[in-house]
Amino acid sequence: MTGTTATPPPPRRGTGRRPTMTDVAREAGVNPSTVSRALDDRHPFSRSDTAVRIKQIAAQLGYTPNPAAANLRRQSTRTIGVVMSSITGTVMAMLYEEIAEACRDHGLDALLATTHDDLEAETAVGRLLLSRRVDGLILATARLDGPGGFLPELAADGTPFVLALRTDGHSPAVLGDDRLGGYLAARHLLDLGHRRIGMIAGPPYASNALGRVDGLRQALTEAGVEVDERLVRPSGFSMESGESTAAELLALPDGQRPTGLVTVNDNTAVGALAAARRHGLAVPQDLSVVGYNDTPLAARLPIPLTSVRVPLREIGRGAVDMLLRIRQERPVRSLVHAPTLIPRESTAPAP
Amino acid sequence: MTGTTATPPPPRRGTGRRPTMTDVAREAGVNPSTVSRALDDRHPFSRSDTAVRIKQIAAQLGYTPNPAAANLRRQSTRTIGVVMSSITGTVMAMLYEEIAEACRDHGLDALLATTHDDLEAETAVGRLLLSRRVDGLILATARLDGPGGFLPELAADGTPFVLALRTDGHSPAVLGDDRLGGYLAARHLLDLGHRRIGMIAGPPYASNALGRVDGLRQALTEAGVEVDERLVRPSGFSMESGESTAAELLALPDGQRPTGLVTVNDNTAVGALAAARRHGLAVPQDLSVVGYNDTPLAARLPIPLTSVRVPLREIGRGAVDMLLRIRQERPVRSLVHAPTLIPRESTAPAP
DNA sequence: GGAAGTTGTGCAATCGTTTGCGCGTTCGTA
DNA sequence: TACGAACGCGCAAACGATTGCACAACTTCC
Repeated sequence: MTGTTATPPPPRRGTGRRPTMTDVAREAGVNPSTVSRALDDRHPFSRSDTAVRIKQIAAQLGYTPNPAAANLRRQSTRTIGVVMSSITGTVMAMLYEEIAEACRDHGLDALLATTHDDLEAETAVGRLLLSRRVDGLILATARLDGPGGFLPELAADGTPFVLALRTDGHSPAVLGDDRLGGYLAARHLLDLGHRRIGMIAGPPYASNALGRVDGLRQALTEAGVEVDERLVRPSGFSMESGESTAAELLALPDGQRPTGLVTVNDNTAVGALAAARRHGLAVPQDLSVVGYNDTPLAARLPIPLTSVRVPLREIGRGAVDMLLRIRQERPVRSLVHAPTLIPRESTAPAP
Repeated sequence: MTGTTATPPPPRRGTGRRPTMTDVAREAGVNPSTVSRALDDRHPFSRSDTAVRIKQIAAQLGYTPNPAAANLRRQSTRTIGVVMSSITGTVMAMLYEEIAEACRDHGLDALLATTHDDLEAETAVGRLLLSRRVDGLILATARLDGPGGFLPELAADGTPFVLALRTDGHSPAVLGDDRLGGYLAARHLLDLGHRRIGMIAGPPYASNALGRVDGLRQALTEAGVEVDERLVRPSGFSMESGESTAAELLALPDGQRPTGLVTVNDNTAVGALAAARRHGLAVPQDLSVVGYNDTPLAARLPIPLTSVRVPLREIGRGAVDMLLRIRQERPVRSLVHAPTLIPRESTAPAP
């Protein structure tokens, strides 16, 4: 949660009912409606003399508006729902924090729901959020496969929503430039002289994974290196998946084994590091690895990881802004934010 | 967010106003109050024939209760506030997910607020949560220092709350048995023949850090090893802090340098691993390291990390249960859950 | 000096539930 | 058979804010 700062008011302690707007009104000798207007900063009247007097009385009474009453009357909760597969991954956690902070700046609350990568749960938690009457949704769980799913339902009843980090190919979205990121990663390895470059490519339903692969392809092609399809392996997003996928790549016979590895995220990179060690390969001497997301962990690994940094802050804030525009029925266009490559010690010239 | 599953209802798409209870009542030819009772599962009437008919009509209308109206009338939001320093750390993220899931099982929502370790922010976000009229608070940010802070304020106006993971020494809390955890970690190293055992001890205001240190002390003392106070160094919880603190310890002259290191969490353990590498020390040959929390990362590090697993699930659920009991004014006692040590490759017999 | 705004405030309806009270039925039991 | 308990359901009053309408008092401008 976030929402507009309610910092000052707590002299009210102990006993008794919470003061209501009517209490403040009585104390100030005005009508409750006047109090309401005095407390509403969008209202010009809220700058008048009476208004500041009312605010002062409200403060010393420890008055705090009852959101339920306001929501009911106003027919809006000033809350947006956030759907993520899990908050346990650092990237999602960071994105969530950015979203939450952006919300607070706009006087909104953020309500989080997780799907644990379950497609059905996606619809379920989405509806759950809607049943809480959120004013809009930010989804970081979009998939490219199938037209089904929850988004059409959303679109159908006109609920404002925006996708973050991943797109379905249609809906308004705020994304990282994954193609560019993949390009930068591959380019970095090419510049270091690598020619057999493998990729732990992530799942095919995730647009961000696909974009990164595309970028890699483009970089290789541009450099006149033919893409060896056996070296581009689908995977999940987890460390386990990274480890097993990397293990497959590293098990290739000597001349075919990649000397450089681009991974779909830092998690799988960590898995790859473990696989390399298991195979008796030294990083970066025998194998270069570049991660993605530049998680705080990347810089602190025993072998600090070269990684592509994604501007999560911009993406989070962008998503909230876009949602607000949509709610006001202003036109929007999907946004793409450029990542940067952070070179560290996990990459070195090709052996 | 979580809360009771609203899975079934979505035939309502497109145009028009959302149906209200009154709509359902009209359709069913009954009074709205009857609908309310029919839909309330705690009410015995909700099992009657009319009730199931009403539910059916509600479902086919796509009716969904308006929480604002219900909250207003009921004077409770069925929402609990969760205060954490940040959701970016894996431990907090996992704890949050457990709390959220436990909430859902009880038909509650969880509203998250983060303090970023800022003492003032703690009060601010706490009040913010209260201004949202949450029914209670779970705080994972408790400190031992000073009687000030937010908790007395909470206690004073009778808001139900429980601490998780850390205690202030007084309030109802659900904790891990940190003393035992520290004991197990130290004991493990002692069993491997280590005698010069250092600790990256975490901050002095955090009860969990302190408990772990105590446990270490107890294990050493029991084993007849005198505690070398220079080897027990306060630190933060971050990788950076772990790295710099470990660096200090490893810079000690040869005979004084610890051969085993207990860390306050996996983060600082990762930092220590980096420091070891920088010092040219091999883990576990020259230095054994045991982490704490058994983050998913621990098992997947290039050198899999021996770590103390904390039952976060039990702690999360326990905290929610306890909060519920408090809200019902039933007596509660603080709870402590035992951790277990997971040995991996970062620990080996003393050199 | 009067018409046309502007500003400040009150009145009352409204948002959609929940729930105490009460009345008419039905049922079990003496 | 009759009497009290239990049940099913309607009525209407909350819960605490927001907001359209109205109107008085004051400006402003010609």
